[in-house]
Amino acid sequence: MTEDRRARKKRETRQSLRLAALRLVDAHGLEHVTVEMIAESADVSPRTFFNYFPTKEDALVGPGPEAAADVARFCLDRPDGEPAAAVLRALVLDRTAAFLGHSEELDLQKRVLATNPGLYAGFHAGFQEIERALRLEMGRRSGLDPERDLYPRLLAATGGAAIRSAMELSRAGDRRTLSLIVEEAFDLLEAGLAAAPPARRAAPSRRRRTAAIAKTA
Amino acid sequence: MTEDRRARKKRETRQSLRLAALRLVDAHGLEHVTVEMIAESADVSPRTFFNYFPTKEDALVGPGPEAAADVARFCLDRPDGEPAAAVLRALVLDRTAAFLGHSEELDLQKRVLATNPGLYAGFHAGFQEIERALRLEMGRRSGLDPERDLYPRLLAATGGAAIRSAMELSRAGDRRTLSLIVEEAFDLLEAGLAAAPPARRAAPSRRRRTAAIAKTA
DNA sequence: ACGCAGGGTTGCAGTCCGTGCAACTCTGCA
DNA sequence: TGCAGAGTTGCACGGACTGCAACCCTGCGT
Repeated sequence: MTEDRRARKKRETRQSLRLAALRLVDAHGLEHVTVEMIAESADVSPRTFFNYFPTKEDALVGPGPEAAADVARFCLDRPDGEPAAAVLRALVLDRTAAFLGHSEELDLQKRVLATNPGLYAGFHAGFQEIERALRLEMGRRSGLDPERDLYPRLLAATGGAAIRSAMELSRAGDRRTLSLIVEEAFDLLEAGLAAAPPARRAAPSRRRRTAAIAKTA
Repeated sequence: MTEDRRARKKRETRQSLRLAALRLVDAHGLEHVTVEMIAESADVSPRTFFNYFPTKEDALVGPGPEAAADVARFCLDRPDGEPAAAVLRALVLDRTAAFLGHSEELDLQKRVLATNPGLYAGFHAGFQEIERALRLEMGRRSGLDPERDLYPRLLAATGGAAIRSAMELSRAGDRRTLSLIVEEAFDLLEAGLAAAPPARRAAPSRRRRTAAIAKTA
């Protein structure tokens, strides 16, 4: 009984509210959708909405309650000796792939985000909660203190930066798949920040390089 | 006449509001300060407050209107051949040092941030606007397209991640100066993400290392 | 000196968000 | 069958934020 009736109902209501919010905003635009409408459409009282989400935006782009736990679980499942940076790469790729999937919720969320860039702030803010779980794991893997050492923190934050950059680039018109872009990002990060990829017009270097596929004339 | 009477008054009012907001929040706590009080204390109407800041939080932690321009200027002043990553490092250090300075505004802001961690979200959100300016410069320096290439984006985002990590670590109790922590962050980033510093108990490696100063037993 | 134009400020009225509280209902259990 | 605790709801309230229209004031041309 991992989930009794109560818990199930709660989860359903939450999901119901989230979907209602996404559908309405997708249809009418963020500013024309009120919490009242969302609650109405999910068939609960407006007051109840706030028992589930602290703000309207959270219903749209907040991390699910499982997010942090998912991350932790993923890390735990990785081979024991694997270094922190490798786990991070795998994790980010995994999350990215998940985001690339299809479902009504995901598709709506992508459209809503695209239509309403202002929501990206809240979306990324949600990462922070996840970064905390991540930081702990990065500490464990690297034998450092997740609280007092810089490296685990920096790894976690950099993971977020990589995702963000990849998503923005994708939004800016890069037609490659998100996963590919993320791979490039990690190639760059692992090569070291100072190692710039060759400039646009330069001949491709002799190393295999996921990067720098010209898509301009 | 880079600044006529009108412009000066406007700047003054803005600053006045910001200071009033910081002082009041520092004294009474974020939740007990209303826009009305802030306006009152700055001697303008509440309505006017919103002509200057879109939200209460913006008055406290929003980036000044000069921020992006400052960043651009700093980059322009750097020697011409200097690679993007080096400029980034210098820039971040410079901003950090600026943040470390003293003035009523800065001190209040630091205290207010410390007392009220919820504001960090908005504070970091302000970076995004700055990252845009930064991205352009990073593109120029690396001969890449700031819009279509990943590297400039990643650099800019990573700069933000470095600052954030450093600030969090400092907040978590690291007694070193912020600038020092930032240096360590860039050392790590330039060495490449995969190059983990030695674990806690290992003997210090033979390289000079800004990092890993144990402060636990 | 006068008046005009445009930018800045204000008050007003209104909408919606978000919260504390107390009453109610429902579920699971003894 | 009754009880305890979790979840839901209504109510009332304070405060954020916005659009609008009127006002004021500064700089400028005549």
